Amino acid sequence: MAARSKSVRSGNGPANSRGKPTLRTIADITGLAVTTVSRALANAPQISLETRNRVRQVALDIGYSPDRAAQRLKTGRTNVIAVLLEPHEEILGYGTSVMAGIAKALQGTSYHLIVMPNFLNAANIDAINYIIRNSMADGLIFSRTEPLDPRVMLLSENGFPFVTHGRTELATAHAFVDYDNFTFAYEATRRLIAKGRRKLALISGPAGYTFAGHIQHGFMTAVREAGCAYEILSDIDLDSPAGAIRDRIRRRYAEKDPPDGFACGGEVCALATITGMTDCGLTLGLEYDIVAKQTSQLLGAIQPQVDTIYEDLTATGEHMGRILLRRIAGSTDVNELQLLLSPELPFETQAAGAAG
Amino acid sequence: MAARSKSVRSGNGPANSRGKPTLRTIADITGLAVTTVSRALANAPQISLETRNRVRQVALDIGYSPDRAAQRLKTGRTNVIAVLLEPHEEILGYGTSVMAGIAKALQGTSYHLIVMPNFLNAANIDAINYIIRNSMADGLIFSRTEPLDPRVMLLSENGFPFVTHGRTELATAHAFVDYDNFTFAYEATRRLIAKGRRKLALISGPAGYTFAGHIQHGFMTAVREAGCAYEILSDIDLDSPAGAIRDRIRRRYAEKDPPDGFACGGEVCALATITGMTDCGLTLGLEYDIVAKQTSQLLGAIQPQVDTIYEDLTATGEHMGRILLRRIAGSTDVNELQLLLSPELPFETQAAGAAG
DNA sequence: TCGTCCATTTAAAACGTTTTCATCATACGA
DNA sequence: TCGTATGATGAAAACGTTTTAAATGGACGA
Repeated sequence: MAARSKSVRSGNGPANSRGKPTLRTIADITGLAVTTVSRALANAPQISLETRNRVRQVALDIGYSPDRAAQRLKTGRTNVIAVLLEPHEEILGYGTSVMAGIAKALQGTSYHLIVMPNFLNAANIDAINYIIRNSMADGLIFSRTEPLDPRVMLLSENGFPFVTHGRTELATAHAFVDYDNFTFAYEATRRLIAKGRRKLALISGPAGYTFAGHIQHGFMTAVREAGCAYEILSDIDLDSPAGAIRDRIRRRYAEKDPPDGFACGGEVCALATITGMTDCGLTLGLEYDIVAKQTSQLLGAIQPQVDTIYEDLTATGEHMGRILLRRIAGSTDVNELQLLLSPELPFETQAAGAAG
Repeated sequence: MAARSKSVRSGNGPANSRGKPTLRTIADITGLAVTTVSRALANAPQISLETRNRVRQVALDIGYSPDRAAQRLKTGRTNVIAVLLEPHEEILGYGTSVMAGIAKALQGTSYHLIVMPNFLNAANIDAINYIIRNSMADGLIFSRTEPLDPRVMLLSENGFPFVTHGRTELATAHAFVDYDNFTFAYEATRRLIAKGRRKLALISGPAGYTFAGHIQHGFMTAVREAGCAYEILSDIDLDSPAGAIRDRIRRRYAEKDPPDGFACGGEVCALATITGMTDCGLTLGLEYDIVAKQTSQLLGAIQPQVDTIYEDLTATGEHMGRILLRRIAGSTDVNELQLLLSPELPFETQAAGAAG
């Protein structure tokens, strides 16, 4: 029983086979048991305040930090949040903006952010299966939901905590943060109409995504209310290369009754549209108008003449992070797991208003 | 000694306190020892081929995958690559492009990618200390080196494997991938001169970074060779808000002898410059020219009239990933740890040439 | 027949935690 | 004086691997 007396290891050195101090090191120094040290650091009330303070001090002095692998092995918790990064997020800083927000929410917690990029293989349901099977993370974040998203179904079935950027139309409720794309599109279209435009066109997300449907719905609602001409440029979308959009605009203009107002779901396609129209000798604000969604501050500053409606992706990320932590902590209260963000005015135009 | 005979656990079920199959599960099914199973899965030559195959088959059948935490605890290896993500990377997809490349290099290995965003606190040496102390990763990737980069020094001292995007001027060699910014700037400036421009201006990176020095050096070399007028707009840089650059350009144009050729280190500042010049009633290609570095495909397509030189960030990331793996594997051969990439022509202009 | 060697396989310890269950004073009410 | 509640600490097991050292059992040469 005396096989390991209080300080069998040499002398108080930060000894450990790998060189890092462990609970044992602190235990040896203080003369306490490993158990007690563990509890003291966890701030367990059963340990006397005096002991707790002493242990903390020693831990600080020798630069102790717990071994994540051991904690993880023992508790089964990974302290990791995974975010699925997809190809479209490569453009215009979507991914980094959202991740910045998530990181902000994770700041000060014990959680780390791990990225599972999906740039290569399209079937991202595999990535999710992988994460669940290997218990790679305690929670998951991903974007661009579909109305009947198979990823959401899979995760819900497995009871795996997750938050999506975007809603679904599935029966089982789940945690999400979404931007009110209906209102965005409705408002954008209303602005075009207010500027006197009557032949409106929409460039929106790839069909199949929930948000694209919402945008289309908002556009259609406004257009029908005003009873004006409209068209949906469905052979191009937000993910189309700028060159393709530009060409499409050019071709469209060569046909009869071209649009004089464009609602654009993103900045890139707004810029591409401008370029295409410029090619045709048309001037923004004169012969036509654009209202676009703005997610970066850059292009807003560069092309202030484009009327935009802002979506704050970093804030979105931060909300998703916070909500995921709540979900992991066990909450199932839909009220604190779902969030619909309202469109805001862009930074530059904040107080200017639309002077059509 | 018979405390645990061959199959003490009930019947071949995927039993485990947490529900996941472990080595023990396979051991019970096959009647082998845990040790043997571990070795068989590691493909150890001392285990008979027959046993190896049987074990693999069972592992596959029951969907076994090793517990990373246990492996990590035992071996001390984390199987994690960390990438430091910094504020400037939020713009224009720098971060996601590089990460996509890294992920590509990690594809098929046992390594995962974890992101340590640094959007909040400026002292990113802390993040590195944190990673080392908590042994969060087996290797590290970061960008925007300084000539005497303290991060590089810290990591080198600790013998921690890392790869930088960018060189340093430190005595101790280290792994890096860099873009030949000298040649980029030299070539860009030569192009401006070839277009007949004689009053050249440079907008480059924030002072202090190695790459900014290289760009300036390339610019100066070309400018001195040609003996033409030049200036360095040093109160703005690549990270400046587009609005600030635009204003600066406007102001500069109001003064005497304004530049007629701009070498821009990035697309954003190129666009901002165009906007500023347009404000002054000047037309690109007519009254002035720009040659810029292009890192995304988007703006190249939108503004084809801007002459650009391409830097492939995804390829950079992929190289950094590969090199880091080599470094972790123990290589210290500078030849396979350092890489200098040459400027390439942009996608669109590939065969067109400069028709000034 | 015996010892030796090789090819396989195994037992047990270890990695650094957390947690269950005990231990041990000390103080307290009776 | 005792039994017991209370407050603080400790011993040991467990998480799922990897690894060191040892065991097993034939085959083989002498």
